[in-house]
Amino acid sequence: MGHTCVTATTSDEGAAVPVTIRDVARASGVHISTVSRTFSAPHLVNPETRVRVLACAEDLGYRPNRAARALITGRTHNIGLIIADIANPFFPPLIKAAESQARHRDYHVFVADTNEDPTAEEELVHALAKQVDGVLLCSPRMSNSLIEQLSREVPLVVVNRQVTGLPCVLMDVGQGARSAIEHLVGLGHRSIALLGGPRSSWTNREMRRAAGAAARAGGAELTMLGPNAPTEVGGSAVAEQVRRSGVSAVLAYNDLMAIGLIEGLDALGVRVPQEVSVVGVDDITLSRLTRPKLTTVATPTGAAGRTAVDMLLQQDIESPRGARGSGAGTALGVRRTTAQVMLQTDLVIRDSTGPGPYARPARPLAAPRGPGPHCPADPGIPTAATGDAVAS
Amino acid sequence: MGHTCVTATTSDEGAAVPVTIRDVARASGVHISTVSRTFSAPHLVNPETRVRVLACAEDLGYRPNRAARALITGRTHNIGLIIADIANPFFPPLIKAAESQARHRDYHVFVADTNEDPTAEEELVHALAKQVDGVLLCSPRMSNSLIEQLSREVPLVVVNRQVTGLPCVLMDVGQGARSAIEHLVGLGHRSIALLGGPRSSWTNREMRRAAGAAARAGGAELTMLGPNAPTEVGGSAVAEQVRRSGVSAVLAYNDLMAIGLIEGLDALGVRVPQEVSVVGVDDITLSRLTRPKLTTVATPTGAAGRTAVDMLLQQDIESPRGARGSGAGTALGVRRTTAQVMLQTDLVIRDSTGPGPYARPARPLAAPRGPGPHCPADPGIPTAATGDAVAS
DNA sequence: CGTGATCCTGCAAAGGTTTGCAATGAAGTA
DNA sequence: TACTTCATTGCAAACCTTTGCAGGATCACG
Repeated sequence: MGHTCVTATTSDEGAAVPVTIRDVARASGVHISTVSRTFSAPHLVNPETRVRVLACAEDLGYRPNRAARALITGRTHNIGLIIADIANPFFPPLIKAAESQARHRDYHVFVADTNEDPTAEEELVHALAKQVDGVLLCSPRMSNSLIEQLSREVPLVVVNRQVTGLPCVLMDVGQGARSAIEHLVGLGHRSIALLGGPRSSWTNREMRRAAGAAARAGGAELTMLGPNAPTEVGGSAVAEQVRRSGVSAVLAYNDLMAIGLIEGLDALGVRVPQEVSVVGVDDITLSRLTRPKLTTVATPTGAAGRTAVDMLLQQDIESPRGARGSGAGTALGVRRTTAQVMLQTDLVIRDSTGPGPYARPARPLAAPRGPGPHCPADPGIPTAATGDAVAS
Repeated sequence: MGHTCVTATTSDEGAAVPVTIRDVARASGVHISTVSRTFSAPHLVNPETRVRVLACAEDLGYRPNRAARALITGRTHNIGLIIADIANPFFPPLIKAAESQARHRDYHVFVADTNEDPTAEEELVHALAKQVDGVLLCSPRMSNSLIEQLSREVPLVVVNRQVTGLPCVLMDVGQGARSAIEHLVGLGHRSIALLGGPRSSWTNREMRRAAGAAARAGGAELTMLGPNAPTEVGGSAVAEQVRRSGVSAVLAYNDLMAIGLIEGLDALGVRVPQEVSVVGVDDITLSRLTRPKLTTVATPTGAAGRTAVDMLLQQDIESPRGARGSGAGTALGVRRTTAQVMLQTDLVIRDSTGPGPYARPARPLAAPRGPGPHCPADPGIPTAATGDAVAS
């Protein structure tokens, strides 16, 4: 497979000499419990002793074994983050926000990718269950009932999915879809397609619902296309279908699909936005880099990550699992407050949407920007003057 | 922060009833050791007993506590994957490949992001050390000596960095940079800039070295610009500097910077590739989506992920850490074979490079591209006829 | 001097699992 | 029948840490 082995040596490396609390105790002449307290409850140990112990620990390179600690405290100070597809640029900002928020609270985040596979999702929750204090489930693809069931195994916070009885962080894609449709209708489009995403996606259902209602209200016809893979290839694959359908505008499940679709249409010789307008969802960085720049519904991914971590930790603190009392907890039931947070979305108008067949004719040359509210304008940097000026 | 609290209820949820090996033992009327063996050494237990135990386990919803198991076996069946920046599209393919490879071997992967911060890197290795069997360090930003030191705490495999004595997976960016420079020189460029990445990046040093040599060999002048942040903003930030420097071609540290640079040049009214040619490194998906499509050095990210996991697991199997013998291992030293693998890179020529000031005049319309050996080829869509036709 | 109170420290159990060793019983061999 | 072998299971220690409890020392106060 095109690789060349440059070197291959066998060396005597100092093995990982695992230094435990016992070694430190021996070295500093105190009992192991004192060493333990030096780290987990310093105020309980004599300052002199403390410095001695710390010195020895430093000397020996001792580091508390978090796994062993977790075994008895029931808290690992880790949180799991399960993601449908790391390659989707929608997620990295969420991941980073979650990580930074977690770090502030002295938690570490373990990310895992499921490849949009519900089975992998379930398996990962199980694998993570005992190694983390809670799991953030982002855009899950499994069923609500399975999620509820898993939530009895490990505290869960769900992102981009509404599960009653569980803490959820939602983005108002309904509102977003509505704005998008209204925007398109306002531009004079009356025949619009909705490019659906994965069938099991909550976001997908919400968008269909809201977009349908908005189209009806605006007197436009909405064609549902899908389900499709929420990727560029998923988008470009339906280009032909879009063209045949004769719609003048498309709202895609996400930016990746929108971009793929534009590519596909381009390949078919269909120009965007002159012949077909395209709107995405997410506002990933990429949507500002493609040509035409993508009109899209911006979702607050960073805020979602932060909020989710907060909700998880809050819930966690209230109910420390695996308490010392051991077996006593039989079906005791823990009071758990579950909140659902809805984050706002915003329509960002760029260059992939333009006037449709029913646009009111432009006034000769009054407004610097024709009839259609927006012409490519191509705000390489400044932009600003974009989103307003909608006619009709 | 623009969010609306939709619901907030307090409910009685069945708490996580932790069912242990003991519960299963009680239920099936055998000793816990038999239950343990049922899972970890099935051939040692009577088939009849086995099915009974399994039935009870299934019934109670028992799952082995991996943390506890790890405590005694010394193997967690997890591997850690430390990444400089998840938002860089270079990494997801690597992550996915590593995950899939690990899954085949019954391992799980925990990904962590360091935000290009060496301190975070070190801290993460420590945090992961006892919870994983080994760590993949991707594009590390810390010093070699620190890496060596950390490798005594937990088995390490380093990607995109050469550390003597440690297993490394490298990509031949030297060869890649050479090809890129040769390509540019062949196109008639004599004044080329190298857009450097992070100072502490091995890749960065390799590129400088190889590009410098290739430029000298080709009679071109190479200007070093940087270090810069390996991101789009890092790229667009130096656009002005590039213009002032008067070079006719640029080799960027990675695709993200190349794309940012093109954006920045575009904003300054400098056209690519007509006035300046740009080459990136990585061949991320995005490089096929921007206009012009990016000429770039493709790196085998998937192969790197797979190889790294293989190397780690192989090394791990040879030397199971924390063996039962406890204290006996004092400075015993474990024979550890360390190989270094070099993966090939490939220059992919697209539309962001074109003839330079010293190009041999194109024959009227014979070859689609001037002097350069390669024509767009461009598997993407048509478009093809883009970058050429430049006179002079 | 007696009585608490306060600080510090040690003891030992606990957490869930694995595993070397020994015990049991049955089957096979001489 | 006596002895060996084998399969199956139980026992208990070990992994590393935390933590309730109790003991010892010191000190202040009455």
